[in-house]
Parts: sequence; structure tokens; C-alpha cells
Amino acid sequence: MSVDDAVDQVTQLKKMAALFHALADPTRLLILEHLLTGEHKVKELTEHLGLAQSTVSAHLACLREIDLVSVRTQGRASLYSRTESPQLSLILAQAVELASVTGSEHHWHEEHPNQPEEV
Amino acid sequence: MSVDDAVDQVTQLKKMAALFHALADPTRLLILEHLLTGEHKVKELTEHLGLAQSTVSAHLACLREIDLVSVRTQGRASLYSRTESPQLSLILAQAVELASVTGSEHHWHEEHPNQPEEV
DNA sequence: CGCTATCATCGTTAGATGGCGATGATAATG
DNA sequence: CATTATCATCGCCATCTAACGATGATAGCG
Repeated sequence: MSVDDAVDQVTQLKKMAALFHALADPTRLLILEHLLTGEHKVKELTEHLGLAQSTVSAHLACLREIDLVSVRTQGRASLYSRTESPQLSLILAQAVELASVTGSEHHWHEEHPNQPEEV
Repeated sequence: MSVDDAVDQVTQLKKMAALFHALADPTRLLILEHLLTGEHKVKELTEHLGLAQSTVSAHLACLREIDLVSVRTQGRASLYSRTESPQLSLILAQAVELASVTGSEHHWHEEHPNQPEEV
């Protein structure tokens, strides 16, 4: 393995870490789950989460940086929606399974057309 | 949805967040990758990572709490190995793909018998 | 029984982070 | 233009965390 390859690997590991970091927060996971019902305005998310608007905006900015959500401006509102990504859906589905090993599993209503929820 | 279900969902979200948090660090990802070559003593990991022994031990404790690695004591050494988990392997494989979208992809030598690295 | 090697844990420190209110920017409305 | 609604950004604070050195615990060795 050359040195350049090692540098690239570090870069890749950092990217992966950043991705996982974006997912390492219950609030952001809840946002991603809620966005399964379609795009939502920031205010709607704020009411749904019961958090301050600035807090929600910060979480959305975090998700936006990793390109997990997309924004669409309409008038004064910013409509957020999940970015299409089979990889992310798979990651979340597997994480649900791992987290459901113990305790009553709460079904993340993800669209996974292949495997019919075998727990 | 009842209130109890909501509480369970919060619990599940916290578990998922904890899992992702364990993966949200380049050093821990590097440890998991290195453990693909088999079990390793703490000192070996310390030399491989170039970090202090206490630091490595802390990372291993973090991975152990989420049950991503297993320990096997042998003499004075603690042999660490990755816990068997198809879900985790899938998560890491998908994360590699997502992180490889831009830049030269560095192939995480994961054992994924199904899909032959379609980037 | 000393001595060394290996690892876990503790205490500390510098930096990151989630939360909030306040402020600024922008667009619809009158 | 003035006002209001919506959202992003800033500053602040409490908390967390990754890194380290130092210390303690345990197992092999002479």
C-alpha cells in the first residue's frame, strides 16, 4: 500500500465518520423518519419535535452537509425532504435490526421492498 | 400510536444513535477494519494506530459496550475480534459506497459474498 | 516473592456539540 | 413602504469526548 493510498483511506474514514456522526443523534434520526411522510417545512418539524426553531435548523444544516436531505425553497418556507439513497435506507434498516435485538422492536416504516422485516 | 410506543421509539432511537456514535470516529472504524485480519492484542492495535495505549483501550471499551467487538483473555493479553454481525457488515459496506461517491474509492476489504462491489 | 509485561481505569485538558434566545435576511401581505 | 412570517446564522453555555500520562490490577517469569 502506497502512502497516497493511506492518505486516501484516512479521507474515506473521515467521510464515513462524518456520515455516522450525522446519524448519531436521536433528533436527527427522528427528522429522517418523519421525512418519510414527504417534505416538510421547518416550522412543521419544529412543532413535531418540540424543539426551538434554531435547534431544528442546525440539525437540518448538519443533515444537509452530508447530503442526507434536500431543500426546496417555496415562498418564505424551506421544504426539506430526504435525499434518495438506497444505501442510507439499507443502513437505517440494518441499524433498526441491531437496535431491536433487545426490547420491543418499533418498526421504522422504511420502504424496503426486498426483505419483509425478518426479526 | 400510544404513549408507551412513543417511549419505546425514543429508546430505539437512542440505541441507534449510540450505535452510530460508536461508528462516528475514524480511529474506531480503523480498528474495525484492522480486526478483519483476525483477533489482535491491544498492544498490536496500539502500534498499528500510533496512539497511546489508554486511548486505544478507551476506543475498544466503546466498541465493546455496543457489542461490536468481543474480548478473549489469554495470559496477560486481551485478544479483540469483531463480533459476527451481517447487519454491521452491511452498514459498513453501504457507508463505504456513500463515502466513495466522490474521490478515489478505497476498497474496504469486507467479506460481502453477495454484491461484488458495484460502485 | 520480586519483576516485568499487558491492559483497564482515573484525572485532566483542549476542542466539539446540542440546546437556547437574539439577530439578520428574505418573501409574502396590506 | 411597513409589517409579518419563516428560516438561517450568531453568541453563549453546559455537557461531552478524544487524547494523553499516571496509576492500579493481573498474569507470566526468574
